Amino acid sequence: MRWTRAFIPTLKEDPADAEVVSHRLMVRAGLLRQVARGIYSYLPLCQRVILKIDEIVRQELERIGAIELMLPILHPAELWRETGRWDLYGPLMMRLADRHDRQYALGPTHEEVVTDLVRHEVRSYRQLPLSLYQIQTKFRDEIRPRFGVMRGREFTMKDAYSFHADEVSLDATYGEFREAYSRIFTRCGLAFRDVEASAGEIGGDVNHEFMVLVDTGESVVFSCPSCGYAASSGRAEAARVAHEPPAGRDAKPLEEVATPGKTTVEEVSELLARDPSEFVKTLLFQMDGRTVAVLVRGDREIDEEKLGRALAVDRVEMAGSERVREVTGADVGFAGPHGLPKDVRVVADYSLAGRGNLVAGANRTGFHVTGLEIGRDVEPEDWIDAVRLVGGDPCPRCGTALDETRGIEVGHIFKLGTKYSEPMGATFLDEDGTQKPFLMGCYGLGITRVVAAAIEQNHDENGIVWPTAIAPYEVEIIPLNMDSARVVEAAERIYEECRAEGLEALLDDRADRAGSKFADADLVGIPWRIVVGDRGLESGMVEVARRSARKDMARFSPEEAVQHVRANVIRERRGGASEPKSG
RNA sequence: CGGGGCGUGGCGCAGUCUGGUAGCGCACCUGCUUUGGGAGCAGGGGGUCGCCGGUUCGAAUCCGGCCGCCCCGACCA
Repeated sequence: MRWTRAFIPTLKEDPADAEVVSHRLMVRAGLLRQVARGIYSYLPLCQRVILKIDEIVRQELERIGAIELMLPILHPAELWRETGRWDLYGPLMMRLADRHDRQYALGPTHEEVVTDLVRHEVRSYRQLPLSLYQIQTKFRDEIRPRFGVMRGREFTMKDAYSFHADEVSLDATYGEFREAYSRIFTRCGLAFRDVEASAGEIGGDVNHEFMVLVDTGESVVFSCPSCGYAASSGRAEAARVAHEPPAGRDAKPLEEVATPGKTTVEEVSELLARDPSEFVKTLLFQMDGRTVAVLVRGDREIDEEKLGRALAVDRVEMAGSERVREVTGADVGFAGPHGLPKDVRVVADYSLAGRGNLVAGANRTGFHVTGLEIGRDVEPEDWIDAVRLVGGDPCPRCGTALDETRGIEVGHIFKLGTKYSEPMGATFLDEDGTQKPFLMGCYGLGITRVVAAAIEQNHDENGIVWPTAIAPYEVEIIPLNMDSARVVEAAERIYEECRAEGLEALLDDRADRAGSKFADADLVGIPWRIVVGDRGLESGMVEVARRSARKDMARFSPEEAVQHVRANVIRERRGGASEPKSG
């Protein structure tokens, strides 16, 4: 391709509305333009990258026997009503009505649609297992789209769904997808990590996220440097310690102290000169119509996702200030665990286990209590793990201090079981002659997110450094002076030869000066570069350089240059370990 | 939705406080010179100052409303 025909609108300056590197570079290098909040046009260079990632995904999924198909984007409401998700999914789903006022959604995910297809077409266990996938645009009306393509409202996703007659088969396929994902991300040049995760809206219990570890990532990952345990923040477990009641200890009596106007742990901590870790934070939640008091150590936070899972409820909400007043008889900020109404369920987080002589709200406006003992003054119905971990917390498996890192979630795989097949009546006839609901798995991979993640991990101060396997072009030919007939002629010949050798070549045939061509070449990040100038041609030479190591420039004759690049590109095309990594 | 910020040629910004002829850099067009890391000179084109309303002799500037975009929190591939 010739640059003058390629539509690569590069920018000299950083766009004002882009914060993270990948977003900035995608806009500057002419890959991306915003149309509206969370909605983008992918320009030709970006489309080439996407197609390469698609191809890697296809190869690896075909390899494990998954079959590509295309499901509709427009989904009738009835299908979503069958699983109850028409209401559950909430405002995250883009909805619209047709001319007959029938309701539709723009598909945010496709469990209902594939399950509908399979229940109509698959009758027997003999047709199982079955893995179907598509690469398609998804729509989610995100609360806050951000970081460019990282969280868009419209984005490209590869989603796969597997159907099984039994657990053994589901487990096997789940494992195959897990391996396929590892191969895909490795080939895309990503350093990633798969971690235990929480299932969110999709459902199912066993699931893993694939995280690309970068500081700008939106997700938080905890990993154990010694035993290999790794989990995302909504899933990561705290070490569980049994609580010992105060009997053997020399416990102090429960006493009220005046703390007028001091409603936060920090304020009371300062007033009483007690460390926040000696406090009980009493948080009131509303779940399934019931009020639950959740007790957590004063210096820690509750993770609502973990809380919901620990108590097996779909939705947890903080209780409103009126409800708090009703339950505690005090203003917000003075809730304590003791003497709450009997209909309030009290649960304690393990962060409080083993703690005594605690400070808590007195359930009386303007007062707190000291000397509180769990087991004496309050008996929690359950001990649960709902705390939000922080780096340095002990590993739940081996006790080593956990590392906290940030990551971009590029893939998420789930064992769904019969969560969708059962309500939708999707059954098959098993070997023993009985109708059974399909066991299902589902496997998501954010294609456009992979593009952003790849840039986050492969760039320098001058621009993108594409891994060859997903680079928009493999080699860029730069004639330094378009007014020099022999430079142009040599560059054209090299360009033609590259193409004849099957290399994806970009010829910068713009009449610009050398400096701006180099700057754009760095920005756009094509892995190999052949520079043609009068100076070198004097002695019949051109220069070959890698984008990732510009200093290692080498001189070759034009023919040798093409062969040198070709040999390297062929080796690098498949991606993976041979790629040097930066960032 | 809560909190913070921004909206002025294609891009990046100044001008707004203190109302008075819309400006700078880059990009773009023409010509000459230049040609190995974002060239120089000369000439030129392009802006309802986000939108609607108000105040005023006069509004980019003051007031009110609306819209859009970015950042921080809950959501997720």
